[in-house]
Amino acid sequence: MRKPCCDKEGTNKGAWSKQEDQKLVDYIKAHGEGCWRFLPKAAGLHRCGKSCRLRWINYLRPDIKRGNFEQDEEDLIIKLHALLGNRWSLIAGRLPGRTDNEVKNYWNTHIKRKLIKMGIDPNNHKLNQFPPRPQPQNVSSSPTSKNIDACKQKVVSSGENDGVSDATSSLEEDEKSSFPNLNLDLTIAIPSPPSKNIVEEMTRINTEFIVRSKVLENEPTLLLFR
DNA sequence: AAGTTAATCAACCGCTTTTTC
DNA sequence: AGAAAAAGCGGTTGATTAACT
Repeated sequence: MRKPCCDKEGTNKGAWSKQEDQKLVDYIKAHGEGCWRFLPKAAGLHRCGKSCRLRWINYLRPDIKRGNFEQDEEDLIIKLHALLGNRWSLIAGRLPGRTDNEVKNYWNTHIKRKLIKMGIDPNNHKLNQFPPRPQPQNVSSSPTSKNIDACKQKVVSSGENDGVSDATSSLEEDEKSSFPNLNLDLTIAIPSPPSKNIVEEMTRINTEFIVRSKVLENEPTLLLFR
């Protein structure tokens, strides 16, 4: 029913050249974002609008923060993922200068593997039934590793690693005592003024958490927040 | 030095949601 | 109210680079 947006003959694909980048930047500087459908033609680019939007958002935007993720960013991603799941744009929205694509890639290539290594299921942040044996040497030198290890110990010792777990239960009452060094504000720096939609979405999610917390009151609590 | 494997990340694809008419 | 268009999102792919044998 609907035509694909990128089926035009002669549309470039693959990596962007410097010239293409420059054209896109120049055009957006002059005319602002939006109307991605018509932007390529107006900017003299042989790309589909979607591709232009992605290139701008993920790479060319001036406020993009490039380079390695800092430890507090990683902590925050783990926490937010536990709360929000794979909602990368929402998670990225709480990390100033980071894009959803970048956060998603970092999760899949670094954090996910790290959690698995620690015997934590990255999907639900629960301790697996048969976690890998701990390494004899001290492999957990980073603050995150320490926090998660401490977390694991707590879960194991309290015998709460079975059954259904959820991000929403017992979050507020436990997180402060469990992670004294963690940024609990769910922000690193003051984010750029949130749009109305983001505020509404976060409000909606918070409400959802509260409701779900009530339902799950008696169930074992999310590993990371115990 | 050459070949192979693993890791990384930019970009694409298809689907969903939102907006417009 | 509903259809079409546009925008947004998340999963996946593939090219490139690094590490290893």
